[in-house]
Parts: sequence; structure tokens; C-alpha cells
Amino acid sequence: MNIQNILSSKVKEAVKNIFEIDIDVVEFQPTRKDFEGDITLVVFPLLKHIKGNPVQIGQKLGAYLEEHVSEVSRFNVVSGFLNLVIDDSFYIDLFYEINNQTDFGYVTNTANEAIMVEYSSPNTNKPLHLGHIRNNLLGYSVAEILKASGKKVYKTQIINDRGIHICKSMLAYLKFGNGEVPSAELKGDKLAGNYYVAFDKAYKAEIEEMVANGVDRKVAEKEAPLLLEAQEMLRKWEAGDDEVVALWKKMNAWVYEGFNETYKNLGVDFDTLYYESDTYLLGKDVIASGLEKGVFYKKEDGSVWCDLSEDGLDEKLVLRADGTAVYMTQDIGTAIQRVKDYPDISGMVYTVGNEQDYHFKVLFLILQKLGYSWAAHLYHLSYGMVDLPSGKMKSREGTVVDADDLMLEMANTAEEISEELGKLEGLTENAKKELYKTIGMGALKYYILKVDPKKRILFDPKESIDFQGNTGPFIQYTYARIQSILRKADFDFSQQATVTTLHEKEKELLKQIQLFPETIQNAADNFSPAVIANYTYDLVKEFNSFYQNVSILGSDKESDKIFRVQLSKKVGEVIASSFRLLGINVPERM
RNA sequence: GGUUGCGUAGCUCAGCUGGAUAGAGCAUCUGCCUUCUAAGCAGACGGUCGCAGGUUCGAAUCCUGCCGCAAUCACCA
Repeated sequence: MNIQNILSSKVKEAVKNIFEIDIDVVEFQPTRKDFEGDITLVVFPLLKHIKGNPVQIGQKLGAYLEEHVSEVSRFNVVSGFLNLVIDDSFYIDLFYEINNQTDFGYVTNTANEAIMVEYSSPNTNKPLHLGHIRNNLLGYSVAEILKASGKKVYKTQIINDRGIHICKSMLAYLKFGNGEVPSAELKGDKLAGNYYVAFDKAYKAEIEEMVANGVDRKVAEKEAPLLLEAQEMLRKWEAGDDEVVALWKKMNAWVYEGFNETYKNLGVDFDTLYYESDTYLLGKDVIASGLEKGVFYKKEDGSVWCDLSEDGLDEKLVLRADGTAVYMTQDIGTAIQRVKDYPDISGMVYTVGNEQDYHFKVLFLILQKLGYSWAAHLYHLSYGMVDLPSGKMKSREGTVVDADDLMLEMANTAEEISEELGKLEGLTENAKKELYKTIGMGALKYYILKVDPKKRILFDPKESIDFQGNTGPFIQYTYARIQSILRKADFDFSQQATVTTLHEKEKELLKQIQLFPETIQNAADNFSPAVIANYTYDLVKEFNSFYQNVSILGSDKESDKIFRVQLSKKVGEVIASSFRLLGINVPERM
């Protein structure tokens, strides 16, 4: 039982008994550290209903609560704040209430409704980079958080496996590839990416040559032979040309193999996949029915538009005059297709960078206008770009932080630090390697996820990601310390301990643990892993303070010893639970 | 130019559904390993919460205007 709920009804009762007034909301906040108390009633809002001095009102309410609520042991009033001291026994009872819950804080799925979470959705012409890492970590984590909040979740991605950019890689491979195949040194996605860069280089050279020969630059950019050839290749692909399709299949297969390795190392997964080559023609039939409903209108040239000016936006093209689809058409069709495929979908989350804010605003509006019930529950999980000190990452120009490289570097840094500290005696080489990955990925993932998604991240490769302070490894370290205590606790601590009073640090820890369930809901409501990350950091800081200031295994009293081990174990479980929501593993030692 | 987002300590970030003297980490400086893992703990230093108005008992938080940064405003994806 939440202390706030108990107090809330008691305060209402007090106000009714003392002042003969009914109030419906009572405002609480945690008591600031500088004052004595655990929870604070803010008196000011009551002044609207009760006339008088806030201090006197606080005194009266405090006295009433002290007398009538067993959990309240003392109180004090500072200006308009009524600070209540909650009895230790409440927190002890609370602890034993949750101590045996296995997934404390998680809500088991009961609803029939599901949410589809889309993330990653890469192009297949280049490898994944740091920007994709942010996308993947966010999408995966939000999916896990939604699950823990009681939702059924489908994780998906739409793989952008067709289009002019793919043809550019293919064409460059045909021209310069000499039959190269992926190898242990060169993953398939890297191979494809190299030819994408090669295309761009050759294409630019052609432009320069044309310009040197007197061709206007704009014209040259549109008419360079390589570009025309790539466009021709795209036409052939759409016509189903055997050779082009065969090459396309071969190269994409290489890329998928490379992606899968990256995903595996990142620790993300998907329940279902969509391919743009299957969906790029979807949506046209919906345009027709939208025309009938009057959601869309046709211009003289035959193009179809949606007028969103009443919603503060512009007119948006949804079908070209020649009847071909645009990006928006596809996205409308794909959304509808997904609900056909998974009829229990009641909402969707799109993890896509903030450069597409406008696109999704329009997409969601159009789907609503088309009258789909699930359209009211669409969310664009928009996140800020990851920029380098030198500016934007550009695949074509090779100024990217490669995902595989970065993950490797993180593990290497973890190894260096670990060896310097030298605490890993007795571990096998394999176990050590696993551990370095766990720590390195913990640092990387936490570094990215602790930041509010909508803020842009400036990543400086020269300033390596921290392993101290508010970081993943700090939290992992605390978990490892707890496990060490549990290994050393060679006595039976399975039974309830007979403690009646708490150390101040124990009480603070219990207050923080109590917040976990509502933190998960909060994170789910806001689609924000950062909420989980910050909660976990607060919990861990509190635990370390406890650990350093209170003896656990060396407690004088047996009951204290048992309770403290149990409490430590529970903190470890909550750390593991919340890190699971962030997709971060926790080590037994480090 | 229109729209949207961001602007908090030297740096990286919390706090933003209005509440007490604005919190952490990094960096700098002091202490603490014969005691459960010092990737830690305890403390010091550091802020006109971009600027100016407004709303109210109370504003970093809400509203308006301005400044700065970013994205977007394609019959590209």
C-alpha cells in the first residue's frame, strides 16, 4: 500500500472533521533532506477552500494525523509545509510485502490490446552508425518499458531495402567490385557501404569533369552518366529484371548478415519484420477510398492532396499525377497493413529522428481523418540527432562513428580499466571477455539512454565515455558488490527478520525502492528510458551510501544482519530489473 | 520568412503535470582502503535556470515577446 494513498484519504477526513469542508485533491511531495520527515503535505492549495493561516492549518492537520493515523509518528510545520515522519514499521511491513515478489514493479499483461514499436529501420546500402545505436537503444528500451507497464508489445522494423540509394551501391559494385565477397575482415554491410561511398566519389568526379567541360553544375548533377545508370537500374528493378533482382538479393543478403551481427552485439531484437520492397506499393487503394470520403481531393493534373490547413499545416501530396506513390502513401498503407496483420494493435510507436517530426504529424493526422480507431494512439518517438564536434555524420563522406567499431572500443576500454584495477582473478578468459563487453555496453547504453530522447547528443570520440560517476559501470559495480555480499552471506536469511527500527539509510533506501512501480509507469507514459536511468542512479547512490556507512555482514545483531542482506538483495533485484528495461546486463563480479 | 524542439554550474545532464535555500556527475581541492570490491564514500568549490515582461500566495517549470542553436517547410526517402 502506497503511503500517499493512505494519507490522502486521511487528510480529506481531517479537513472534513476540523473545517467541515470537502476537498478532492491533496498535494504531497517528498520531504526535503534539510527537514525532518518522510513525506510533506503542501498546505497552500488548501487555502482556496479553508481560510486562515497556513501554519495553523498545518498544525491542526498534523495533530489530527498524528493521532488518527498509526503510520504517522511525528510531524513539524515549516511555513506552509506539513512534514510527516512515517513510522519505521510501515517501511518494514512494506519491505516484506514486496520482498518475495519476483518481478516487483512490473505489471503482468492483462489487456487484449497491443502496441507495435518500430525502431532501427535502416537503409541496406550502408552499415549502422552511432545514430542508429541511439535509435535502437531507445526503441528497444521503450518496448521493454511498455511491456513492464502491462502492455503487449510487437517490436518491428521496416527495412528500407529498395530505392535509388540501394541501386547506387549495386551499380558501384558491378563497376568496381571485381566479384568481391564478404569475409571475416569485411562484413556484408560494410562491403555494401564501401560501394555506396565509391559511387558517390565516382559520381562527384563525373560532375567535376562535366563542369570543367562547361556544363552547368545543376545540370551536371542531374545528368551525370552514373546517376542516369542508377536510375535505369531502379526502373529495371521495378520491372523485375532478373539480373538486377538477383544482384539485389545477393547484396541485401550480405547486408542482413552484417546487420544481424550488429543487432546481436547491441542486444536488440524484433518480433516481426517489414520490408519496403513488399510495402512500397501499399496505400494507393486507401487514397481512393479517402477520396470518396472527402478526406482527400484531386487537383486538375490528377494528383491527390490532403488539405491540413485547418490543422495549422499545409496541403500535402498523397499521390502523384501519374498515379505513383510518395513516401506518405507508403506509410499510410503500411500502418494499415500492420493492423491487418496484427488485429490486436491499438497503437503504434515510431522511433524516428526529429528531422521527421513534420512527416509524422501529417501521417497521424491523415490516419485520424481516415477514421481508424487506433490512429488516436500513434506516437512519434522523436529523438535528437547524434552529432560530432565536426558536425553531422555523413555516411557518404565517411564521417560516421561506426556502430561495430564503437562497441569494440567500449569493450577495449572496459578491459583496460578492469586490468588496471585487477579484481578479476580466477575468471576464465572467456568470462573476462564477456564481462568487458557487458561493462563496455553498459557504459555506452547508459550514456545514451540517460539523456532525454528529444535532446541532441554531441559525441566527442576523443573524450571517451565515462566509467565513473553517473554511468552504467557505476551501477553495474554496485550490483556486483551486492552479489559479493550475497556470496559471502553463509547463513540462512530466507526468513523474515524481527527488526522494529530502521537505520536512516535503510529508510531512505526503502523509500526509493517504493518508487519503482510508479517510475515504470511514468517512463511508459512518457516513452522515456531516461526516467528509468535516473531512478536507478538515485537508488544506487542511496545504496552505496548505505553500504559505506552501515555494516551489513558485520552487524552486531543477527536480525539486523538478516534484514540488511535481504534489503541488499532486493536492491540488487531492482537494479537488474531496471537495467533490463534499458537493455543493459549486470555482472556478478567486476 | 513560417512551424517545431532545445537553451539550467567551466563541461555532461536531472528537475519542467507550478511549491521550501535549484540537484547530480565530470573537472579542481580535502579527508577515508589492517573492516562486506576505493569503478566507492564523506566534504569543499562552483548558478542573475538565455533575456525581458506577464499570470499568482508561490515560476527553472505556465503565457507573451525577443536572442541563440538545431530541425523542418520536396511530386527525396
